Formats: sequence, C-alpha cells, structure tokens
Amino acid sequence: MPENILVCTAWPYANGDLHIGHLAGAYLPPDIFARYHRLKGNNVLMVSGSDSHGTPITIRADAEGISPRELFERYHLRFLETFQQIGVSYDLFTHTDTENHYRVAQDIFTACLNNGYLYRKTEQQFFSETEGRFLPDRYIEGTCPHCGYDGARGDQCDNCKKLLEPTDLINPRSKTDGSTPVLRETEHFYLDLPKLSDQILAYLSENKEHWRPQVINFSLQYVKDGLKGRPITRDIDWGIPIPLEGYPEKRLYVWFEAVIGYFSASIEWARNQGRPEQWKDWWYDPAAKTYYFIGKDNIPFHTVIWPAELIATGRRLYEDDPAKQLNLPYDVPANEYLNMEGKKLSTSRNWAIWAPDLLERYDPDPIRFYLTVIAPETRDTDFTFEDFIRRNNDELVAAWGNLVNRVLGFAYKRFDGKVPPIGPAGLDEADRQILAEVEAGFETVGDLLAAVRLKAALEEVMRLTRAANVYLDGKAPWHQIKEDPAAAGTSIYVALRVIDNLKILFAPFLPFTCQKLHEYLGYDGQLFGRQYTQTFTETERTHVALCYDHSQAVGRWEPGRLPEGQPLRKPAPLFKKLEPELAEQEIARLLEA
RNA sequence: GCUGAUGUAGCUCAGUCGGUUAGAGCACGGAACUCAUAAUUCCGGGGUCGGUGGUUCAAGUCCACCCAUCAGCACCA
Repeated sequence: MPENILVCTAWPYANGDLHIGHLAGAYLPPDIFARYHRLKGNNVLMVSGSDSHGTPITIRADAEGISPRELFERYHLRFLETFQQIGVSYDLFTHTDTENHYRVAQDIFTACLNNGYLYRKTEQQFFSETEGRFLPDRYIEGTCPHCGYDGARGDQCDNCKKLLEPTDLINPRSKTDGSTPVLRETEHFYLDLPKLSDQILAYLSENKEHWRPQVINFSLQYVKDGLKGRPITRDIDWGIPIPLEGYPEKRLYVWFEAVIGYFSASIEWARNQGRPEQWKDWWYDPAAKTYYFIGKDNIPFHTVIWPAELIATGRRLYEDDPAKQLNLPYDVPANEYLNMEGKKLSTSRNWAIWAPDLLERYDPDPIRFYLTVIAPETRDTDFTFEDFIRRNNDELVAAWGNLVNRVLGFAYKRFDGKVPPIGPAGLDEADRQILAEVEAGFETVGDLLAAVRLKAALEEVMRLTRAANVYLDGKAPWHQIKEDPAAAGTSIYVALRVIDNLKILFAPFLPFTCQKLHEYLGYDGQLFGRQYTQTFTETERTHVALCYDHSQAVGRWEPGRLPEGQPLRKPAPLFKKLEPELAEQEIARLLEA
C-alpha cells in the first residue's frame, strides 16, 4: 500500500539569493528523497515557501526605499527560477504573505491562547522616536560594558563575544540612524514552553532511533536544560496581525508563524487541487511520515518549538473528529554546514557561490551530483571547485557517462539503431549475474534513500555502475562481434538493460540526464512530472507559486523490461568534461567579487 | 564560559552490538584493452584511527581529561 510522505524543507528567508550551502543542506536532499518516493509510488507532498516577514526584510526594504512586499517578492521569484533550473520539485512552493497563511497562523495563535499555553508579560524595550518603532536587540549599538568596544550590538559584543542585554550598553544608539533610543513599556504574548516541556520530552523520548544522533542529542539536551517562555509577538508593522482586539500595532513573531507554513502550505496545496480536505492524508493519518529537511542552526525550531506549537494547538485544527491528532515530525534529518574552499560561507563577506550564478555556467545534474557526494550529512564538509571538476570528470563522466556512451554508441552503430535481441545461446552466468546485481539495487538503494542516507545511496549506485563496466570489459562485445555477432548482441542487450535500470536508480539524483537517457533508449514519456509556476488569487492579494504535476510521470522504481528490437534514438554524451583550468577562473571570480 | 557534535589514507568520506590483517572512491605507480568523452578493467604502494591515560581476553568503537574545528546558548530564524 502506498505510504503518505510529507516532505518539508526550510523556508528560505527572502532577502537574498540562495547559495550552494542552502542547496546542499536543505533543498537538494529533500528533492532526491521526494523523487525516490514518487518513483516508488508513494503519495508525496513536498511543500515550503519564502519566509517573507521579519525585521531584516523591513530594514533592507527601508534601505532600498521600497516596501517589504516588493523586496521579498523579488527574491521569491528568483527562488522559483532557481528551483526550476536545478529541479527542486515542490508540489507547492508558496510564501508566508498569503491570506491563507495569515488565517492559519492566526487560528493556531487563537487555539494556543484558548488552550492556556500563551501568557502576557510587560517589559521595557528600546524605542526609536525618530523611526517610530521598537528596535530589535541586534539593531542597537553602543559601548560594551565589559571591554569598552564601541560597536557592540544589543545582543552580543563582537569584540569580546560576551552576551549582552541592550540595556547593558553604554550610550546605546540605533544602528540604522544613530539616534538615541528610549525605554518604553510594551506587552507581549509568550508561548509557555515550560508548561509544554513534559509533553515535548515525551515526544522526543519515544521512537527516535531513526533520528540522526546529533539531532536527537541536541534536542533532548535543549529541553533538559530547561525551557523558558518565548515571546511570540513583536512591535513591528510588517507581518501577521494578532487576531485580538487591542493590539493593532503588534504582529506575530516570525519564528512562531514561519514553521506554521508547513501546515498552511499543505492546506493551500489541497485547495489548489480542488480537494480541500486532502491535506489530512499527511497531517492526520497516523501512518503518514513527515520529514523536515533543515540546516543544523534550525534544529530546535523543528524538534522542540514546532512540536510545542502543535501540542499547544491541541494537535487538532479544522477537524471535528476528537480521535484524530495532528502528526508531530517523524524525522528531522538536519544537515551540518557546507564550507567553501575551506572557509565558512558568508553573505556579508560575499564568500558564497550563488545558485543563480552557478546555474548560468554549469548544468544542473553535475551540480546535484557533486553537492550530494559532499552533502554535510554528519559533519561540516567543503566545496572546492577543484574537487567539483575532478569528481565531474573522474567519477560522473568517467564511470557513468562513459558507460552510457560506450553502450549506446556501440548499439546504435553496430545493431542498426535498435536494441539487439538475445542470441540463440541465451543468457549465461555473467549475464544473469550482472542483471540480478543491478536489479537488487532497487532494494538496497531504495532502503538507503528511505533512511535518508543519500550519500550512501548514491555511492551504491556508483558501485553498480562500476560493476557494469567490469561486466562489459569481461564480455568485450567489440571482440565478440567479429567472431559471434549474436553473442555480441546478447552482451549489448544485457548492458542496455543494465543502464536502463541504472537510469531509474540514478533518477532521483540526476533527473535531467536520466530523462535524456530514457529517450535515447527509445522510450517516450517523462520519468517525472512537470514543474510550473502559477499565479493564485485570493480575496485581496495574488501570489506566484511553484507547482508540480506528477500525473503524467512514467518512471517506476522497479526493474525495466527493455523490449528487444526497440528503436533507439541517436545518442549524445550525457555530460561534459570540465577543463581543470576552470577551478582557477572560478576562484579568481570569487576573489574579485 | 556552558551544552552538543565532529576529528580515520595525499583528497573526499564509510566504519552496525567492542571481535580476524582498518575500508571505498578519487589521486599516484605498474599492466591489459581499444567499443567509449585518453574513458574502461586488473594488480599494487599508501593509515600510531587528533593526543594522553583508563576499562577489557580484545578499543577506531566504551570511560576520563586535553587539543583542534563547528554549531547552539533563547530579540537572526
């Protein structure tokens, strides 16, 4: 029976382009995972969207003299472009500025309030009279009381690294206009995490054997250290209003509402499908599995705070059956960080490879291949252009691209452009063995993918690819064809069957070139569905979203039955070799940028 | 500073419950082959498993301490 698999990915903050760290850590892994499950015939729902709220967006919009909405929409559209180019196949990639998301976030707030998991607290906060708004800690500067450094931020001193309260600062001033802020009283809503602590601990303590050790250890420690209430409202005007009378100037704090996007986007997707209740297949079916792909900096928000919000909501919303409960995260396969040329990626220091830029110069599949090979699954890893080029040339092209090219080229030239028939002698031991070995890959590779061990899964496919090269060298059809053309035909038939199966095993990782191979082998149809953007109109606002239609996809996670005599299409190499000199050029580009 | 993770071959990384002589790919050396993008295949060299100490018949694996790197430490999300 098909499983219901919900694939959630971190909501990219829409104030800048995506870089390779985002792709390797949070966007490519879930896409590979989702594509596998779709091939497997499971019901996949993959959702996310742009995080459009928060102070950094308002600050940057102010600096550019445009509205926050204009700013985030610019980057939102660029995300859509990037995801289409590299093939991150969201069923729905929306954003948090939709009316739907507003409503769902407000309903969750209300449920938390009614269930007694919110409380109010008044405190003193710095207010900028010139800007007419409260200032977040990190937008206040002043002199550090510990070391005397003048550029200390309200949350931490960059010089002595001590953590600060903004009221600790000597001569505090606004970072944006240098004015002196004044203290003013303000009341905020807090999520009562201490009250939820036992329930969160219970959730984290059962059936977590499949979680990555760093994720579960960190989360348990986080809770055991003692949770404190967290404010979930802020005094800004950009964001989701509080659904209560008397708080017109307050908005839901981003961290509270952004994670709700997983839920609201599922609801939006169902409505877009014209089946408004279908989201319940993933959220209320206790057998459904929900996965959250994020970077390590985001762990507590997905393993502690999002479950806390769901529990505080009573684990039930838009559902009358009291027996039903909203699913808490089944797995949170958080990744570590990807460094570049030995140094941490940094937007402010412009030490990053931006996805739109990289995709201008390289094909998507080699990028997907390399970013999977070096994916930071268990530790920080390093992207270098030298390594990218070498792995492209010496692994992807040499082992897989060349295998495809030599087999297809030989078949096309020597067997009249058709899949040759099995000769009268039938299949021998070597033929049967390589076929069986590669067919077994559907289980071994599939198990690794299902366990989110994507690097190990790709490695296993590469191992099978090497085995196929060994088979081919053992048979040497270029010799056989001189003595016994029918035997050569058998070998080439077997080799074609093998690459036909490898095509599916590689497809979650390399969807674009596997589609090409599918066509060279003489098949019609698309292995995967179609990605497209669509504009949706609600009552007042419209938004553009990335969508995916799997209904016409023909790819199946099972051994193929390549018909003898099937006409092939004229083959061409799937991949290009890259000049080693490119590495120096790329580094020069980085340094001058 | 506190909490957690990571450290294994030249490079990138696997190593399950403690169990034979520590693995893979790439790179490197030699050979075979020529269908293929000089790709492929076979053979080979290469490691004090970050350090010190401990537990054990047995430690890459468990424990303690130390060193290095990374993350979190609650108003960035």
